[in-house]
Amino acid sequence: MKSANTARRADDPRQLVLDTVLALFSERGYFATSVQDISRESGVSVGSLYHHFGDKAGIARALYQTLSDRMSARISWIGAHRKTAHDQCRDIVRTLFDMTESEPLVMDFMLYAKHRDFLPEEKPICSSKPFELARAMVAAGMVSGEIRPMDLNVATSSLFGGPIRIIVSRLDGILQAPLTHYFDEVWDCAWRSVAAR
Amino acid sequence: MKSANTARRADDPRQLVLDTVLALFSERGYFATSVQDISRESGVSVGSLYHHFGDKAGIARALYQTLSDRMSARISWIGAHRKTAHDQCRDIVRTLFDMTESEPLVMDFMLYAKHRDFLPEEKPICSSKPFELARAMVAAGMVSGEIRPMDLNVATSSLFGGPIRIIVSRLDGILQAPLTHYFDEVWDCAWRSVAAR
DNA sequence: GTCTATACGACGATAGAC
DNA sequence: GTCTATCGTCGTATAGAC
Repeated sequence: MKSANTARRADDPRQLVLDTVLALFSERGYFATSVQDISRESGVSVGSLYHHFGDKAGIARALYQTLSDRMSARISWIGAHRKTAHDQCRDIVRTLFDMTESEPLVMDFMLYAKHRDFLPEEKPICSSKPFELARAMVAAGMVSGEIRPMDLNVATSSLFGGPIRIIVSRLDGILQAPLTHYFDEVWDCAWRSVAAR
Repeated sequence: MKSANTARRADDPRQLVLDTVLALFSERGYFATSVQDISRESGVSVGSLYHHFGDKAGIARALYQTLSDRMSARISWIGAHRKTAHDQCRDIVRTLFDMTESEPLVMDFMLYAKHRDFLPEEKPICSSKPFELARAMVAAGMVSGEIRPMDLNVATSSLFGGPIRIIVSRLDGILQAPLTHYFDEVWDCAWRSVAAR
């Protein structure tokens, strides 16, 4: 299964390029990465790049789309397999923490893609599909009485704002320990901020 | 007083440039703004720009430094004039909310400057001077018993993470009402997340 | 300190053979 | 679909007069 997947990635030039640019954009930034750089690092020629993605921004768009879909799928799965808003939101935070440790480049790109001057037309992360899914769970929790009645944006921001800041701190190299080490404390704080009692 | 200040800004080419680039960087982004653009909009010649700031990145650095110092001064003032950690942190959040409404460009630049591919060597916002000052107040609150004992990074992130997410939502145009409308609810959630009881 | 004019390089994008 | 070679543009930065 895994080898099939790996082979598929190596054969598919599109996926090969996306894997490459994720690394390049994360370490140098979008504007410091030239199309020639992408061509050289991925082994795909400039002509093919333009054939597949249209223009340079198209590469960034495709990357964002792919990662956004993956994250949405994970959150949807949690929504379907956990009953209470408490459990759903806790598992979302846990998943975000896990992703930060196993794929820091992905988290970094997702958190900051919209604010990095490229992808001008993309909606900010907080109105993106993954965040919308999470917001819906918070709304349900308010209806069920798990979460105190309040503005939905305030509740969602309060619940996930702390965890997100911790993730950013970890990505910035401020926290030395893996995020699992902080999970219980972080989630306890987050849930207290909105819990009904 | 105000006219003197205004005159001073208009006469001082440095300040004139910084006011101009704040607007340009915010609306088009750093890389989409050329040095020629800055020259034209500010009325300062290209030669003078390089004379004063060394290179293009130097302009962004100077802007960040100025705004960071202003914010640090405000937070220091709060630290000196409020006794409890609760009051200090609440007033910090209130000040951040006020700044977001009165100077949205400044808040936008401060929150995202480090992650916008320019200023590569600058430390991330969470290790910057203003954030350090806030962290120290949280630490004091933990010693005094106002805040539950826990990891300092977790406490600071939990306390300010929610408010910061709300600020970002407002800057992104998701929230229609001014932030003062949300302040009480936001602060209530934030404080509950770390309060001793 | 301020200005204009210009050098120089790099970039995104395309053309066109295979 | 893939590739190489090349074009035209625009950017930063500097030179040098005032």
